[in-house]
Amino acid sequence: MCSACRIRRLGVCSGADEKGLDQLELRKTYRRYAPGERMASAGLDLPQIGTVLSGTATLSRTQDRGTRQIVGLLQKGDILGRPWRHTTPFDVEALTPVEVCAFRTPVFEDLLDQMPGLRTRMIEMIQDDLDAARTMMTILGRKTAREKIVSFLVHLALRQNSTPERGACEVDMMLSREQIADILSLTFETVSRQIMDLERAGLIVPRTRRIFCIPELQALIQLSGDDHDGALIDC
Amino acid sequence: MCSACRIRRLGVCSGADEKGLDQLELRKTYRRYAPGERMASAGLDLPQIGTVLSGTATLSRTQDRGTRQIVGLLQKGDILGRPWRHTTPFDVEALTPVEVCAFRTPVFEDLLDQMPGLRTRMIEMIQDDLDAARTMMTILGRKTAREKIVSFLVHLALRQNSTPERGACEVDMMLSREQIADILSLTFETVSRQIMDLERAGLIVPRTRRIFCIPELQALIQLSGDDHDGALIDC
DNA sequence: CGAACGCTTGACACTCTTCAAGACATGTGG
DNA sequence: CCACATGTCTTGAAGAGTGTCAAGCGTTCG
Repeated sequence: MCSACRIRRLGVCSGADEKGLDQLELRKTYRRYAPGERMASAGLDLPQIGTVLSGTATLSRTQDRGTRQIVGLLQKGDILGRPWRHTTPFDVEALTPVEVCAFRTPVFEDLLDQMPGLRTRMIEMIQDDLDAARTMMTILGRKTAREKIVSFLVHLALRQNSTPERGACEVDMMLSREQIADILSLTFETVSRQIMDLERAGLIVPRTRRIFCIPELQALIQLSGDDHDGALIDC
Repeated sequence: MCSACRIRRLGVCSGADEKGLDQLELRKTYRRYAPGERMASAGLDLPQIGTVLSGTATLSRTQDRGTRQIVGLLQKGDILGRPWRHTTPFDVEALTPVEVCAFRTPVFEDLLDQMPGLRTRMIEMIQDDLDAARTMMTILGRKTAREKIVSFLVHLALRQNSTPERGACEVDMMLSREQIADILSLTFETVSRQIMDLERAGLIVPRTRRIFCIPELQALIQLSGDDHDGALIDC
């Protein structure tokens, strides 16, 4: 039941009223993807539009030379697919098991036409993605490796700890060194070195390879290179 | 008269029907900005939404340290401002004299609510901006200075010469070395050096400081670093 | 004519990548 | 349980590509 959906207040569908939800109810299909599974390929047809219910997927493009750039992470509530555009310009790949609530593209376009609230919400979400992408542009082009790693850690910390008190907190990077490198446009060696440096400086304390304690979040923020407004890729 | 507007088929308003145009007609205001004029400031209120009629403006953010990243160019047909978001996260600055057809934000939101076609077009345009921004992410992070400059030239060449024959053509970079540097995340010295190198290699032939002949566009495309799909920032 | 601006060029420093090797953890088959 | 393979991560040394700083040239404009 849509009205009891765990992302009811998060996804596009939060723009739908009760009557609209009934419409969605009738047309939706659930899909599951296994870790590593290709959910869509750059340049190819993508005949569905969906909302991520759980799990994480990457949006990326790989160059001829083999370097990869991750341009977005799809998480709970994020949209996969594009209305009125029948191909997708990026590869989409499941990182963890992913559940998607999907509609065939023409069906979803009809729903958008009929439901003003849905369309409004859609505009808001894409706009936020756009802002996040542009913010990433400023990070990729103008920050040092150190600042990139710190910005990434701060972003995750603020996201994962809803209390923005800037004191001690814990952060789970979730991703491998290589995946972080593909997001921040670095090599995995550089990522590893920067993380080690932060450890040796006592700014982060390892719990596991990917989970860290941050004794003083404020100290990290000051190393991040600018006024941290929190909008990194993911939305 | 909207129906005779020079960007009738280009901007958001191309999503409006004849009756809708009458609505727009009643509410629109024209604004002009001089070169160098600040049209909006990051973090501040932006109580209007408009379409650029002529001229060019930059969308950028400047870091504490003084480095600037241009995240988009606003040209004829592009949208300035954001529905349902009352501040803007980037600075907007007129590069040339700019004319804008503007609406107060709440007014434009009402129009979006009433006109499905307008809303559909809005989604398409923001979506295209998002794709362009993400493509720029792959360029900023993963290309060399040479590839960045070449990609930029190729992009402009394809845009300015509607004939995509890949033979000889001419291209006007319009921007100063410094502005190009701010788009591609380089220094203006590096931009200058790369352009000189391309000249010395005979890949481009200067007509003025900012206008070049390209004897063999195909040759440039092969230096650009990947399959060139043309989507750079600007839309 | 001088000032201001945009552009070119050189020398040098430095960050990050590249290439290479090894440590650590986990899982598999004998 | 061990031997081994595999994937992830750390570390080192060397080198390439850009940034930085500095100087000078050409053009435009007052």
